[in-house]
This record gives sequence, C-alpha cells and structure tokens, in this order.
Amino acid sequence: MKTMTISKIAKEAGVGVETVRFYERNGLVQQPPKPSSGGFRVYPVETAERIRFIRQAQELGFSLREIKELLSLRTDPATDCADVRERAQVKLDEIIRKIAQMKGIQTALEKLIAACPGRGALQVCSIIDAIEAPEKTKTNLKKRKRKNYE
Amino acid sequence: MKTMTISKIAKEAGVGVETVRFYERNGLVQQPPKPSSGGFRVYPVETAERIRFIRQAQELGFSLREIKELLSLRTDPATDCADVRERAQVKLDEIIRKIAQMKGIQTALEKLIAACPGRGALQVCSIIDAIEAPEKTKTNLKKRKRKNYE
DNA sequence: ATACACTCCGTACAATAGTACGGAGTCAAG
DNA sequence: CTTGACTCCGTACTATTGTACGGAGTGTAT
Repeated sequence: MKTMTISKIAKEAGVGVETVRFYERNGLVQQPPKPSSGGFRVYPVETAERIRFIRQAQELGFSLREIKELLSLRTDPATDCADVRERAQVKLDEIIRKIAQMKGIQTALEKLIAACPGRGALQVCSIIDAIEAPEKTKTNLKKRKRKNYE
Repeated sequence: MKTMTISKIAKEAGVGVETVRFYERNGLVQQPPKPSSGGFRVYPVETAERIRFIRQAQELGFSLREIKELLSLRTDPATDCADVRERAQVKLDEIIRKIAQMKGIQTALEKLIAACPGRGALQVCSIIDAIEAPEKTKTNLKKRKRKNYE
C-alpha cells in the first residue's frame, strides 16, 4: 500500500485537498502528525471513508456541526454509554422524521408525474398542490387554519 | 379573513419578514403588486405554505436553486408536459437515492444504539464502522487500530 | 543534481443563505 | 391628529462552507 498523502486521500474521497484541510481545521477529521523523520504527513485510509460520510450527510441536510456530533458518537466503554445512546436516539428520531418528509415529497412528485399526461384529471398543478393534499382529494381542505408554528 | 401583510405571512410560515423578502428577491415566492389604491402589499395565504415547503426542502438538503426548480414544476397544459415529467423524474430519482442513504444512516444509528449496553459484542464503535460494515462481518479487515480519532 | 510535482501554512476571496439597519411612508387606535 | 407599529427599500453585515494563492520546504524520477 502506497503512503497516503493528503492529495491521495482527497482524490479517494472525491474532494479537493483544500477541503481536507478545511475539515482538519474544523475538527471533522484528525490531522495526522508530521513524521518524526520529517517530511509529509501520512494519512490512514479510513480518513477517506470519513470524508465520504461527511459529504453524504451533508447531502442529506446536516450541517458540519451536526455531522461532527454524529461522528463523535462512539460506543466506547470508556465513555458514558447512556449518553451515547441518548444522543444517538435524538439523531435517529431526526433521521426518521426526515425520511417521512422525504417520502412526502416523493409521493408529491409521483402525483405530479401521474397528473401529467391525463391533463386535468387531477387538480394537481404544482408540487405544492401535490403535497398539500395528503390523501383525500376531497373538497374544502383550504379551511384548515394552521397556527402550528412557533 | 384579515389582509395578509408580509409580517402575517412570515409568522404563519415561521420565518422572519426579511426572509420573505429575501425569497422574493430571489424569485422563490412572488411579490404581490402594491394595491393601486396605494398602501401595503397583500399576500395570498398560499405564500405561507410555499415558504413552509421551501424550509422543509432545505432541511432535506436541497439548495434554494434546486427548490426553485422543484417549485417550477407544473402540470400546466400550456407548458410541455414531457419536459415537466422528465424534470420531475430526475428529482424523484434524487429523492429516492437520498431516502436510501438516509436509511443507511438510520440502520447505522440503530446498530450503534444496539451495541451500547452489550459492550463489545459487536465491533461497532463509531457510526462510520456501523455504516462501513453493511452486514457481512468479514473478519479482520477492519480490526486494526481505531484508536486514532479523538 | 536538477526539475517538477506535491506539501505545508497562512491568508484572502467567494457563494449561499440569510439578518440587521435606517429612513421614509402608511395604517389604525385613541 | 398624534403616536406607535408596521411596510418598503436599499444597503451592509454575518455565518457557513468552502476555494484560491503564494512562498518556502520536501520527495522522487531522470
């Protein structure tokens, strides 16, 4: 196995060298020490996996701050297990909520696509319409008043 | 129904007035005309729904640019239906991919939580480990030092 | 041993997504 | 008709998430 320099890691992870450094500066990946013999830093291959995870989580709407929290979850006997469980559970709930929302949009898009060739059979004209009518395409769903927010 | 001013819309949507204006400037919501009688702009209630959709889509990792695309999808007989279908399908594929990724993280978190009290039964020590081992516990590829981080 | 690519580090610049501010206009209650 | 809250609009500032640049050091292939 060739020595993993920062550019190899970056290539492996599909990001630029500067991005790796940026993640190092922000504590998302650990910067390996410079070898005592001098020269360039050598990276463990796992770093690339870690970065790929970061990018994936970003695509799913997590901020770097949140991703850092995700990555800091460890079932390490040395740390408090109950705490890890609790934090993991919070993230899990969030994920489950997001999946549900995602499925809402999925259904809406499917409705939109289905409404396309029939032209007018459904009243679905935009993705908003497709979402706002969860199931019942019955009349007068505009009467609901939503005071739900804050 | 009282006249929806911008601050009512903002409150209804759970955002600040400035955010509404920002979305207007960027074409995500349409700015209603000033009444010919003069005075303040009056907003249709749907604007609040639209903004809530924007916020939701953002949470799911879509940029405002992408959300604008989503919102511009319309099964309008006047526009090319095949085009709408195509663009909707692209978004749909993306959503489906994201849901799959999300489920990957969900499973990883569940493994992490499961590994917590048993302590050592599973080798899952971080969320990365929980993700990188899809299900086959192919021995000792991952067995090396995982002491490196934090 | 020299060329050349790559590392290292600091700082600067950039895009996205807001948030804040200030001054002038408007509305509605007292 | 005054007062206070809100609108309108422009501009400026902020946070997050990177990208780019420049100069000095290092590794390596020829």
